[in-house]
Amino acid sequence: MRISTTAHYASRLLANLATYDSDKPVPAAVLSDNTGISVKFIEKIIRPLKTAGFVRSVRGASGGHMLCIRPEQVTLGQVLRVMEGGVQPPQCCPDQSCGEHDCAARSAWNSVAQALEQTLESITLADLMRDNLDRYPCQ
Amino acid sequence: MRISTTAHYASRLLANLATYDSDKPVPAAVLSDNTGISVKFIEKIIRPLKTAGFVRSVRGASGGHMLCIRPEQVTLGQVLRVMEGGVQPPQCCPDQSCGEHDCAARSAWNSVAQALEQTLESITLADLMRDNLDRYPCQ
DNA sequence: TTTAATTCCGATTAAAATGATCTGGATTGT
DNA sequence: ACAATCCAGATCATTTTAATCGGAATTAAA
Repeated sequence: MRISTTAHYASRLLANLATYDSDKPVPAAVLSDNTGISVKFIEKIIRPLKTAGFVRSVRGASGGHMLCIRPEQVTLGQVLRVMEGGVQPPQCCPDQSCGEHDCAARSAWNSVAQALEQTLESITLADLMRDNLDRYPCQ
Repeated sequence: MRISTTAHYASRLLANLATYDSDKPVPAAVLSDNTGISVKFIEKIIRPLKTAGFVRSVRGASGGHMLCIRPEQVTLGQVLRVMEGGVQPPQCCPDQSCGEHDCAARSAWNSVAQALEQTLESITLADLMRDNLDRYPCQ
């Protein structure tokens, strides 16, 4: 079972963006240099983050992206919901036949999902920024 | 982000198997009837469970599968490790460049993985068996 | 001893999710 | 006007996941 990578990308991006002034647009090219993620891919993953209101962008020459929330206020859970609609527990039965019942298997896996969400809710962007970005470029 | 479905299948299978005498082989066809999972697919997902020592099988006519551990002794975490090698946190950097550093982003995601594993460790097969199987066939 | 029931195993296929790029349009400071 | 930049949708490529297939090996029972 893998922990989401797109949410991971998004959080790295946001954390990197957070190291800049929030009123001076940072071009995607710069974020790309910092993170190693291609400009095109950054453009893609930044879309939902804009829709969610985490990022604001200005177009045209000397445009770019700005974080418009404080890092301590964004949790990994929020990022994950924005990027992939949160944590999806498995369908219990192949044919959905258990949806109506009080099925122990289903509720067990639901509680796993819930616990995971809770953990994700306890970590903010600020937690991802503790290191020096020059020395530890992977944020 | 999706919660593992193969581990879910495996746990359903084991929980169903646990409702039978552990010294009388249950054919895959019966498990298939109970769970709605095809015989062939059951054969496949039961392989690693045998290797792990959770299940024992006898071949030939009137053969089948038997659970050879007690349901309270098998956690979802164990099942998941057997089926897919546990919880994999995301690679921090695309080029692995952060593997050596003390990277906050990496350790944050590692702690998510760890918390998830801990939750999985707290749920056993027995927890998946609380309901009546006739009324709630999806286990 | 034949037959039918069954597990076993590797290969293969099918479907879905993920990761990433492409192409071109729209906007805007210089 | 021009160059820098974001924007949006389509497309491609890769990997993962889900599931099936075909046939060999085993064994109880007829």
